[in-house]
Amino acid sequence: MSVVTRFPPSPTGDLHIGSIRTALFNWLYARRLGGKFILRIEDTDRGRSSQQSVDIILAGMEWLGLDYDEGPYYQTQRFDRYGEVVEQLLAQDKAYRCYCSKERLEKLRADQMVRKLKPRYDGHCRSLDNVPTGGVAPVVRFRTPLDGAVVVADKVHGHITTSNTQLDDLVIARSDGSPTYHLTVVVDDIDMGVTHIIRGDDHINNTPRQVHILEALGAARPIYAHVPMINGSDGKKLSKRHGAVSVLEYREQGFLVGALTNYLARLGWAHGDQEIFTRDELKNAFDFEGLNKSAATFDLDKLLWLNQHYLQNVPSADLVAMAKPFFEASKVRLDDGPDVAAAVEAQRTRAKTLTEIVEQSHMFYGDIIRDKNAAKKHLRPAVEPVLQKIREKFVAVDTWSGAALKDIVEQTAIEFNMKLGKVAQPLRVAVTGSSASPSIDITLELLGRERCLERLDGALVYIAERAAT
RNA sequence: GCUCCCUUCGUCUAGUGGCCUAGGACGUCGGCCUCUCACGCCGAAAACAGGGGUUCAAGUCCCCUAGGGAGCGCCA
Repeated sequence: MSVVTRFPPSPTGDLHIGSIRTALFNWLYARRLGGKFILRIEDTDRGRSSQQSVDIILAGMEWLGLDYDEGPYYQTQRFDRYGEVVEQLLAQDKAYRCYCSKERLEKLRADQMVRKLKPRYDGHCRSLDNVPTGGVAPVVRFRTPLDGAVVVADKVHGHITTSNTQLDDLVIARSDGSPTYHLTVVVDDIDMGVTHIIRGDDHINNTPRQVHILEALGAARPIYAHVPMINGSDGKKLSKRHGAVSVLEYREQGFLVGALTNYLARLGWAHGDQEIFTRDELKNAFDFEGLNKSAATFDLDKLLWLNQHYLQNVPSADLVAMAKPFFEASKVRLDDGPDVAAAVEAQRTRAKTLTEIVEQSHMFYGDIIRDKNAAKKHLRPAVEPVLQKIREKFVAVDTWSGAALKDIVEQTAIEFNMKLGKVAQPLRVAVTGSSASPSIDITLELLGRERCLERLDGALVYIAERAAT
């Protein structure tokens, strides 16, 4: 039997980092076994669904490289099919029309709550002989067995038993005829031949209901694997107040696909002590055995660490290609400065995201903002002759190369009988405005002679003004 | 309230009855390297929720308690 998995998001907002992780698991599983991965848009809730959300889903899948073999299917395009199934169930008496008013249902629920009972539909319309008058448009309810129990074999939780007395007759078609979630998933999974359902464990409680529908339709059961949820740092459901929750935000913030997927895969799943996985390794290693049962807390620090790791290890050309759009989106003038590739190379070990690479490279392209504390500490009158001397040498040097510049800085330190750091650091602050930058020779080289001289002059003015007050 | 699920360092996790004086990773702290910031390297602190069993032996099996989460919609 070949494997078929699926990712069924509802287009009602952002593409949540938690749902994309289950998508990843489904994709990984299908890919490892040479199966099929299906994308299905669950848009039956027309009021909340939007094309914009669909676009976000599609863009997110593409960015993450989660390609699908079928789909996207849209449930709104399958209403005829659902209607057919509802009729079939009705004809077989496995479902029935319910004419209960919303008021009656609400009262029922309220009563059950005060009696400390689990709120359930009471089966009022289960065996109606004739259509009640009053003109209430009926819904269709599924006839759930009154007794017995369902046992669901789950790949991560083992056997989960649910007594049918805990379940009630759920609505499978609304009064306007549209199908509800439980019906559509089951029908779709059957029709699309889904063999493995990997989803969040918030669906554990839904599974027995779906199994009943599945069996009423005479279909074979798929294999279930309910994966733990991802929580925010306070242990609560991951939401916006914990930071970025939408996949595309991570892209905008300069995270690499490899890092994000690597991180997500390791939340709720492990393969021994391995932390770093290439996509192929992930594909080959992913299995249900490694899945965890308990919810995981999203840890941005670890994601950042992984991202930095990837930043350091991807081939230069790839990194540059990934960084370019970020440079272009920033306001700097790329034509007035070093080649982007050189800037990226200079920054890659000291940045955690692509956006940081760009921010730290601003000094190569635009004006600098002099860090007050750094200036105060390093641009003292005492270094004025040193910077003056370096300036002269900068003017005179033939080739503006890192090696030559390094030589100048070192020689100057010797001339003034100073430690290298005492010379390099003020120089750094002078030409970059900040006390942190790539090594001084590379920084100078990328800045270029003209810019270095300009900024050196600016720093000398600063020192002069400072001495005057 | 009812039902179901979950519980190893702050966090992600290894662990499938003896190899566990509980391992790895992030983070934190200390050190080395060093022109700064990083990278890298070395080291430290840090956990089996609690209580009962079962067993020669329990983080690992069972039960209870506590805590957390989810579901209980004409949402998905």
